[in-house]
Amino acid sequence: MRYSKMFIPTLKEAPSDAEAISHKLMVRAGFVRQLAAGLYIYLPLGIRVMEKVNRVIREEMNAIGGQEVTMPVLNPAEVWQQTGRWDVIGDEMFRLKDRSGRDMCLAMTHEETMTWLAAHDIRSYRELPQIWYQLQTKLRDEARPKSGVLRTREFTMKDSYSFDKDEEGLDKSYQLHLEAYKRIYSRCGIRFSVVQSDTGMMGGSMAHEFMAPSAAGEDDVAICDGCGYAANTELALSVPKPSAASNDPFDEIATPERRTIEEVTRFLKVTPDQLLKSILVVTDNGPVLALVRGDQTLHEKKLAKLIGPHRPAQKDEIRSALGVPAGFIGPMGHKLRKIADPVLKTGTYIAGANKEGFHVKGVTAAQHLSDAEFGDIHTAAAEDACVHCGKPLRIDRVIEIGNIFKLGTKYSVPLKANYLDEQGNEKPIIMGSYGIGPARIAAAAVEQGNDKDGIIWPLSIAPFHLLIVPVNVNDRPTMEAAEALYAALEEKGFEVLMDDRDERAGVKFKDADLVGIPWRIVIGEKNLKEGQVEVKERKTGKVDKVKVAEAAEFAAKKMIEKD
RNA sequence: CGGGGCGUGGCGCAGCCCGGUAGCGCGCCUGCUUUGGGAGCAGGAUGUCGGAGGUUCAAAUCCUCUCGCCCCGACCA
Repeated sequence: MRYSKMFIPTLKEAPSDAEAISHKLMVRAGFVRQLAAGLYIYLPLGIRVMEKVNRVIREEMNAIGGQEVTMPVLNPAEVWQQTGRWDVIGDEMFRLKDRSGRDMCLAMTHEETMTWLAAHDIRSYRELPQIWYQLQTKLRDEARPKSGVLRTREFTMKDSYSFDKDEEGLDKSYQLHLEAYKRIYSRCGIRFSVVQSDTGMMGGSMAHEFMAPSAAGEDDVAICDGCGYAANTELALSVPKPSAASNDPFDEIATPERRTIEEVTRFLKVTPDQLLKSILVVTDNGPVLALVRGDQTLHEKKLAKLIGPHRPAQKDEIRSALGVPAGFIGPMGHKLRKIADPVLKTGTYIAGANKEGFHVKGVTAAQHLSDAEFGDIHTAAAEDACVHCGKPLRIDRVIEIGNIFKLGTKYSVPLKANYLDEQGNEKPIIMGSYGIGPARIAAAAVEQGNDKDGIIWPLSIAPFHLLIVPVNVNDRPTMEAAEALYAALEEKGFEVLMDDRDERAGVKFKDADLVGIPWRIVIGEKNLKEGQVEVKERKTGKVDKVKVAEAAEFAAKKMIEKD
């Protein structure tokens, strides 16, 4: 491909509204353009990357017996009503009516339609198992599109669905996907980890997420380097460090105007782990008091699993529920439901006194939390101990690049996706669902592969394998060498871009670094007179001067070696 | 949905507080010079100042409403 024939609008400056590195670079290097919030145009270079990623995904899906199908993006309301999600899902789903007034929606995922298909066309255990997948556009009216291509309202997703006759079959399908996904991310050159995840509203019994470490991520995972335990902090278990010992007898202490953990610790000259933090939340059944240690953070999703949907209480709600202003509330002297983190079972704490301007010390679970329910509600923190091996945990910020769920019969039952078993009994098909966001793979690759000059693509998903830069396109020997190299490398099956623009060398080099093609051959007049060209690796910046005649062979060897 | 910020030429920004001729850098066009890390000089084009209404002799600037975009949080099936 000739650079001059390709639309690659690079920018010297990053758009002012970009925050994430991948967002800035993908815009600057001419891969994408934003049309509106959460809606992106993929430019020629961007498409090449996406297609590379998609090809890897298809190959690995096909390798585990996946069969590609396409599903309508426009869906009738009925299937979604049958599973109940028409009502469960809120504004996140785009809805519309067709000309005759029928309710329709734009599919945000395809459990319903895939299961519909299975319900209609799978009848016997002889037809199982099946793995069907699609690689298509999905639409979600995201509350907050962000970080460039990472969270958009319209995006491509590979989702596959497994259909098995029993749990054992599901285990197998699940495992096949787990392994296929690992291969996909490895082949795409992404650093990632596999973590246990919350099954959330998808239902089901087991779920894992595939996470690529990056500052632009939206999730946190706890990882134990000791035993390999890895989980989303939404459910990660951890053993907090023991708190500082104290044998204070129970007593009231005046803490005028000291409300926050920080104010109280400074005032009393204690550490946060000697405090008991009380957080009032409001549920449909009234207020609930959540208790964690002062150095811990309440995890709302963990709490939600115990008490259902809730939100933090407003200041006036705190006053009406407990009769004191925020900052002095505590676990004692009232009949509110209390959920306490297990770490509080031991130790002696300082807590709010439920009396304005006062705290109490000497609080122990045995004496003061007898009516509390205990449940893990703290957020796993770095340096907490692993529950399995005791080694310290590490917390990584990550981009979710894929997930796998065991769905069970959540969709097959309402949609009547049944089969007849060997005995002629009708049974619901056991399902799994498995998703990958190709754009997130691309963005994660940029997040993980860049320097001050631009993107550094992994060879496997780079828009081109190699860039040829004839420094002076008006010099005949230069161009002859460039054309010969170009032909030779294409002949070997490599994807080559040739910067044939009549631009100054500096401009071409800057663009080359920005766009991030992994290998570059520079043909300059001076070197050429000595019969040499430069082969440069984008990642390391390492330059090899080689003979013109051997350049194609040399570069080819390098690319294969390093892949 | 709650909190915050920003909309001025293609891009990045200044001007707004304190109303009075719309400006800078980059890019773009022409010419000459230059030619291995985003060239120099000279000349040139490009603006309903997001939109609507109001105040005023006069509004990019002040007021009201509205739309869009970004960030933090909530949400993320």
